[in-house]
Formats: sequence, structure tokens, C-alpha cells
Amino acid sequence: MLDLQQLRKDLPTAVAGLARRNFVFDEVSFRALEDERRIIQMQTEELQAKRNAASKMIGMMKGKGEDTTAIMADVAGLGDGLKANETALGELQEKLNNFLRQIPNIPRADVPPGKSELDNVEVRKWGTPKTFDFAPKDHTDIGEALGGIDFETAAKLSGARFSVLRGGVARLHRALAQFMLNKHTLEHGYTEVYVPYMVGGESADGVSSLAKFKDDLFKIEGRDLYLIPTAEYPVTNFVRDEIVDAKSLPMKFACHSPCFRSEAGSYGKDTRGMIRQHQFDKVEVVQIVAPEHSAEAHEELTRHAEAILQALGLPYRTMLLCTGDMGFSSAKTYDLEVWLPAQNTYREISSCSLFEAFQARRMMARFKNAQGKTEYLHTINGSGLAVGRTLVAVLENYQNADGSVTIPNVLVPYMGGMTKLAVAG
RNA sequence: GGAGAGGUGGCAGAGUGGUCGAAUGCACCAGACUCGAAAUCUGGCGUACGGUUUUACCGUACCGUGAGUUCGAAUCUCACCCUCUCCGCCA
Repeated sequence: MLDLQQLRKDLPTAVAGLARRNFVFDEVSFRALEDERRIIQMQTEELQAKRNAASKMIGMMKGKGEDTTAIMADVAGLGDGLKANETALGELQEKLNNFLRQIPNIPRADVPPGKSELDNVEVRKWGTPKTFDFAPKDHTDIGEALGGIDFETAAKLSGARFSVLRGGVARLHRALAQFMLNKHTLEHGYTEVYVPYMVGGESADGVSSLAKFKDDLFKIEGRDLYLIPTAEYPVTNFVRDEIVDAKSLPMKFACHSPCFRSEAGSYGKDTRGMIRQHQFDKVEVVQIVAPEHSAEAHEELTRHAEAILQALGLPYRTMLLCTGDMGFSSAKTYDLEVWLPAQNTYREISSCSLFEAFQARRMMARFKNAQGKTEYLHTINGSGLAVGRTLVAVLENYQNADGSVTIPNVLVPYMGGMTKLAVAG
């Protein structure tokens, strides 16, 4: 949510900022709503003040045993008008609130303008795509040949966009998650957390707009509970409705969780394989920091995600998303794209976003600064990494001509010393 | 699932219709005392919104959430949510 005070003070700057991400801010509606709200609020508060003063007076008079019929008749007349005003004010405030909560974040000044992913900017590249002396297969073929990926059984159980993993591939999947968690907690200073995989609507609306994106989530029937599409949902909400001590900052959390996404509107996209699933695992890193450190923390967190790819020896590039390709809540986002030889291209494997105070305002997440003033926190998160897609990348990049897959060195301890996934003989 | 108890400021905890945004204690901040610290004393110490003469003052709302009764609700009524204890069930 944007800062209402800021919008009042300097609407043109906000409107221009939103225009950069191709969002048209409805100034006329906003101004009309605001003006009306202001008038009704002043009227209502004036009536309330009158009523309160009279009631206080009645209390005092009764205490002294004086007659109060005159003043009580006087204040009784306020009732209807006051109630009407209070109702109108409540409705207006809700309208204004809904309006505000559906406005996306303003991109930072250093975010390149653009309409789609085609306008994203490569900021760095790591590793050299391996050349194969045979035609590299995609992970589906590799996995099925290993007897490790089974989409047919998954389809029988749950339909499309699910997978069953078996044997060495299932273990490799687990090894990846363990490796990522260890790296972030032991080397990057994050605290491991385990969280609910369902959150209430209020938490969901704290990180993004539930009204806008509820179709992307799986909802529990008959209850105000949603399966989490990322651990960002529960973890960021740790600080919802809190005023934390400045000494507790920065907070750094790493969380391994399954993620559930309805993928509504992505029909026909990535239908083959494990790239786009209704359920996938992810290790998420989250930082909650003071405003003055957030830009720097965002860079650091992105490097932490990159460190995983480097340790695994997977070539990747870091893309700075353009204004038109960023998520609703983000002020600045880096995507990490890993090299997939079968697709002969880089594919997204991580998204690291800086939200500034956008989520904190939605969540009422604040801290007491050095001057003792309450201030909104800044939130940052990123995938470090998407486990399913990392499995895909390892299978494809480490495949051999005979169909086997070499285990990356850093994962061998997690695989019980196994160095290769071999095709069953 | 059954029975009971309870949700009040950062924490503990008082408050059962009227100068209650709320006693008291702890914690915290500032000052005094001290060479310094501790102890002690003094003062301060919630959040959001609105107004204005905009680091200050005034107003409004907030005592789990929502509705209701009343001139007036932390206090009474109803619904819901959550927590705790006991019993049952259960990985």
C-alpha cells in the first residue's frame, strides 16, 4: 500500500511513478473520495465531540443529584444524524482503503522502464553454458529414463501439473533443499524457520493484494485459509501488527516450504515437465530491515541466492526487471535465470524483490527508530532457490551421454556419498 | 468432540454503566544524586486518523473481532475468533 499522506502531499509524483509501470492512477476518483471523506469525517467528529461533552456533563450532574432531563432531551436529538454520519464515514473509509490496497508499488528510480520481460536488463552473468557432444535431453526424458520422475502416477493422483519423484531423484530433490538451507543458515546468517502452509486472508493481503490475486491461490473450502504460494506469505507476516525494537533488526529468515499455485491463466504454458507445477518446494530467504539499509540488503540477499547457483556450478544470469514486468508489491526486482541446455535458454529460478515499506504499510509492521519514533519497516525476499527448478537445472546441466547424471560435488555428502544417478540396468 | 476459565497498554495486572485512554508494578527514556555504576528520588512513556497558528496544541476512534442496548460501554446483551485447564480422540 502506498503512503496516503504522501499521496495527499504530492499526488503528481506518485501518479508519474505508477505510470512508469504502466499503471493508470484514477486521480479523479481518488480526489473525489478524499474530499468527501474529509467533509464527512469532520462533521462526524464534531457531532461525536458534542455528544461526548453532553454525556460527560450528565454524568457529573447525576453525581451531584441534579436534574438532567433538559440536557438529555437536547443530546437525544443528535442520535440519528450521528449514526447516519458514522455509517457514511465507515463506508467511505472502506472504499478508500480498498482503492489504495489495489494500487501497486511505485518502481524505484533505478528500475529500467519497459513493458514486458523483453525490456529486462541483464546486470551480470556467471558461468559458461556447457557444450555437449551429444544432443542434450530435457529433464523429463532424463528423469523418466532414470525411473525418477513419474508424471503419469501424479496425474492419476491429482491431475496435471503435479509430479511424483522416486529413488535417487527424490533424494536429490531433498539434498538440494537441505544444501540450500544449510548454506543460508550457516554461511549467510539466516535463521531457519518452519511455518504453517496455510495462512488467513489478512496475512495474504499483507504481502500482496488478495482482492486482485485470489484466483492464483488455492483456498480451503469454507474457511478463511489459503495454501501458501510462497513462504514469503507466512514469514513476512511475522511482523504484522508489531512494533519491533530497532535492536532486533535486521531480521533474516530462511524457510523451506512447499508452495501451491493455481496457475490460473497459464494454460498451455510450460505444460511439459516440472517447470510450472501446482506444488513445488522452495527455500525462501526473507529480510526485515530498517529503511536506510534496505537497498543494500536487497543486493546482499540477491547475492545469497546467486551463491547457491555458483556452488552448484550452474550458469546463470541476473536480470533487473523492467517496470512493466515487476510484481504488484515490488519496488525493484532481480530475477536469476539458470541455463537450461535442452531449452537452449535461461529460465527463471529465483526472484529477489525489495518492497520498501509497501508490505509493511499493509501489515502495520513498524519499529522504533533511534529517535524513539515509530517507522515502517522495509521487507525484502527472494527464492534461494526454487527447489523443483533447481532439480531440473541439475539434471539437464549434469547429464551424460549414457543417460546418467553426475551429482554436483557440493551435494555428494547430502547424497550419502553417491556421485552419479545411473540408468537402471 | 464434551466441560470449565479467560482475552485490558512492551510485559504483568486492577478496573462490573458516568470526569477511564484506563490504577499499580516491571521494563524503557530523560534528569537529580555519584569519580562511575548500583540503589534511591523526580519527570516522561500507546497507536491510528483528522484539524490547526504543524517538532506544539485540540478533536475523534481504539480495552480479542463484529453487531446491539444507552444521553453515556473496558464494564450490560448477542454472535464469532483465539488462548488456557480437564476429559475424550489422535500422528
